[in-house]
Amino acid sequence: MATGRNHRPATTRSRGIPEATVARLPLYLRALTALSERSVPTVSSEELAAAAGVNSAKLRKDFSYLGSYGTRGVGYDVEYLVYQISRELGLTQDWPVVIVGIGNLGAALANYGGFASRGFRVAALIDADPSLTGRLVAGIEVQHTDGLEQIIDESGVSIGVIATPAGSAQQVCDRLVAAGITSILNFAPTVLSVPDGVDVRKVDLSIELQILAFHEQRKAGEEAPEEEETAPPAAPPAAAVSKRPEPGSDGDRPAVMPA
Amino acid sequence: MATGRNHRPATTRSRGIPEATVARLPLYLRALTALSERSVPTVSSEELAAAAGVNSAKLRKDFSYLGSYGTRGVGYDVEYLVYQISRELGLTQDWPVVIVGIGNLGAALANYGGFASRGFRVAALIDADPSLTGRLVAGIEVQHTDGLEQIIDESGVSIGVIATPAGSAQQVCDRLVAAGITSILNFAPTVLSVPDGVDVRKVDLSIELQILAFHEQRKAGEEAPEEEETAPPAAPPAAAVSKRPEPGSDGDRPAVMPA
DNA sequence: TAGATTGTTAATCGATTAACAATC
DNA sequence: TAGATTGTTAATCGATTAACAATC
Repeated sequence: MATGRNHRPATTRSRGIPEATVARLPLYLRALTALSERSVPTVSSEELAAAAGVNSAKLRKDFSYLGSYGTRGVGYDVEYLVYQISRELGLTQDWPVVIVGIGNLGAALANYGGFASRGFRVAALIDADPSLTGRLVAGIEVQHTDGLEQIIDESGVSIGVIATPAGSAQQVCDRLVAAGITSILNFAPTVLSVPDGVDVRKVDLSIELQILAFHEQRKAGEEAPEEEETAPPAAPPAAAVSKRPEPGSDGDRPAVMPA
Repeated sequence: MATGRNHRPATTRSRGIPEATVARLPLYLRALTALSERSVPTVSSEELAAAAGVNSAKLRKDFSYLGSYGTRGVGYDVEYLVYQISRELGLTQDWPVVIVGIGNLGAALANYGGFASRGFRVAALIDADPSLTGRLVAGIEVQHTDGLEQIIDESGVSIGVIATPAGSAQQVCDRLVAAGITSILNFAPTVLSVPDGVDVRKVDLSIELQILAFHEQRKAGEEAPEEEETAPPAAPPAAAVSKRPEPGSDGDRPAVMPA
């Protein structure tokens, strides 16, 4: 079906919200919450877009997927929009979350205030290290991995956070999924494979830094006439040598990584 | 200068690599490093794509922006490609990093192994809390914010990590930028404003969870015929009431957030 | 040579944005 | 009514992907 509803365009209403839009809704919500706390009654797309750091046309387009929640000539009612976005994101209900891997990072996550603030609640902490079992982190008792399935079952969580080392992440993931978890936030630097129907989002510090390094390098090389590498690389491997189609390109194309 | 090189298609070489491609290079690099550790000599786009969790056509297209580093009928030389991607990302050099805000998260980041592993080095830890000054975290002495400018100057860092509370993030950011930092990784849940030429990437746990919640909610409502909210919302604000153009749509459009 | 696999083309899809009619 | 601002259109841009000629 193409449309299906006659009022609000239904296709774009109860489904079909673009991922890019979904990813921005939390940003809008945060800006709106700040306005709400300052008791600002209404806000224009221009103002809100500035606060969220996006283009105002983009914001209006994003909101158009949710419905017509603004008033022409006036703007958006802050409280009303906070509720609508919260509802769209599923934040009007409580989301119990389990954190697996209570190392430095896991503990930091458990203590993170923003966790609890918006409908998320740390329901359980799990770690494979027996010496951690029973210890309190953020006021919650750490439980041993052995009981993972039962813990998930009893606490009714559907969102799992993986903060284990990379080596155990897939195994933990498999167990979480088998136990009924359908959304995973992965902090371990691994690609997780999951069955259809399970959502995985990843947060990867190392990747973010590498992306920054890429741009940083570009900045540094922008003015400098030449951006030659300092350490001269070793000899290229056979396969690499064999494909040098164009002449005069040897100077700046080192071959193999020093280490 | 715009291009400046004459061999490899210069436009796509020293600039013009799409952001989406740049963001995937670290992923490829990680998969390649794993292969390298297993002493695998060559890999096909199909195999590597599977390991990185992407489409093989996409991978080949990505690599085509870097140059012709493969061999038709054979595949890619693992070591050679590791080096080329490392070089492209700027990882053949060392990137000193300063972390500001040594709370739970900052400490976790300082201790994070993946940090050091790929060319990044924690050069300094900074916190505003005087009681932390001089304390060792991950073997590095925490220094007080007062000396921020001098610390940056002396350590020559160009990448800053902000792990402070949201309230101080912009101020810290401003000081980092003024001190010469041009790349920032922001863990504080705020939109940072920076001058042109400064790159900001953000990692936001709360946003990731909200995106998961959105999809989780959709899954839950998929089978159920109606996905009505449990708590009936209070009366809508005036502005909201005024815009209900279409009839028969009241049922599924509650009005105002309870809290 | 025959088989394999890259690098590239071109079609498709999704996201962004300016512009403006609708309308408060 | 006049001014302001939304919601939507349409143009543009960038990213993805299948397909295949080039070529090892």
